[in-house]
Amino acid sequence: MEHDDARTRILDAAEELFYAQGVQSVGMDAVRSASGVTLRRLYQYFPSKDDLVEAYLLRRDGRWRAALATYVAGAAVAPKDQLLAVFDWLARWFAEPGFRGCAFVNSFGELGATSPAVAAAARHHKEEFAAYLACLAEAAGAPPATGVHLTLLAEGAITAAAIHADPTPATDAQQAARLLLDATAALPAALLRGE
Amino acid sequence: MEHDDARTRILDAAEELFYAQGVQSVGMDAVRSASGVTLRRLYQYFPSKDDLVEAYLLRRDGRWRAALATYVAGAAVAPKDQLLAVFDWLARWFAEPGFRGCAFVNSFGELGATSPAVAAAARHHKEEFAAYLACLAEAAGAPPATGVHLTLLAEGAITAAAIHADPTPATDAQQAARLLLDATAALPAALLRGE
DNA sequence: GGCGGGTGAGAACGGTCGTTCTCACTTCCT
DNA sequence: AGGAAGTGAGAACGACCGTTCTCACCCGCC
Repeated sequence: MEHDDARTRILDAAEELFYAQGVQSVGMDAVRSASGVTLRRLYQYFPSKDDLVEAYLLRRDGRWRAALATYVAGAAVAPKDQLLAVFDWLARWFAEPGFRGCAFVNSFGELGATSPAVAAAARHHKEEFAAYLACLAEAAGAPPATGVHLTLLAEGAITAAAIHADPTPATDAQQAARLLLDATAALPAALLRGE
Repeated sequence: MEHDDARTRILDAAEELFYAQGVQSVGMDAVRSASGVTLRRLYQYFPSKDDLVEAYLLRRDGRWRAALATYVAGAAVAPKDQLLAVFDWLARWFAEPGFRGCAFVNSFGELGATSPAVAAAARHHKEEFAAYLACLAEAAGAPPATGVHLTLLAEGAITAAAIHADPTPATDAQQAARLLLDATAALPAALLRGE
């Protein structure tokens, strides 16, 4: 399968470059030389840069969410602990060398106004992430709003960690998540619906 | 003072274009024609595009934080209510036409890896915002961690509202903030330090 | 053995962008 | 009145980027 091999090498190079430097700062020629593929082949697999960007985002979305789910599933069995494990995973991610925030938020800021495909990819990624947390929250017996709250905390932690180049927002968010989980567990559900 | 007038017109045009379309998507010529100024004058006030971008971010930072502080100061007197009013202000901001998320997060994603000035501006903006919330939290008698938690909620709400083009994250975040404020008010402070 | 179709390497093209230059014109000082 | 200095409008320049084209080369098939 050298067909898929070249495609993978292209996407690997594109992902590394696009994520590290931003999409618009990376030319197709940089992707070509980083992937060791000829320019003709590059355009054979991805007829335009937009196609490459979209494929980059799509693949990263799947990989990112799979890595999170795998970690969480292996870290805890109680749903509440799984919710907290999400923030452990974030902490590890933030500490990785080259961490530069959420690729989808970055791409959205760069191209969201111009490219509907990028905007849709970002929206889809965030929707899936929110749905995952909502699912964990439901399994934990927490009210649906709690899933939303934890999603916002995680989102904020990602942005804060990126801009400050510091992984501590993950533990801050986890602390807040713990408080929210305890608070909503102790509170009557009606209080969350009304106001 | 037509000196400052031209400068203001340039910055107004730059802010509108940069925020709406992203920095790299907007050429100096677009700023020129939108501001009605000649290209020579443009480069007279801002010797390079980097200078213009930096001035855009600096001015927006001041204006944004001043608008927030003004609203909050006028909306409530009790510090706890002021903390909650922050999210009311966010809701209004999110609902404005043309809202496209945080200019600093967007610029950071686009240029943070390339331009130290942009990265520093984003960091400064977020630090000041966090300091403001920390100040309100302290005035409300909440533990310092609560300021951090609310900052993360606000940050997450901004990103979520931008990507989903929907202002409801502001009320979601406000609901979570209310829970956190109530929870930490009822809890012994030692529990927040320990774990 | 020759030949057509695909491949590699890179030059070439059209467009854009940041920045500077030209040049005619005005204005203001002496 | 005359010239120096600055201005407006836009052309020009050099670099880059996305995309396509050229051309020599190689492979499998009649």
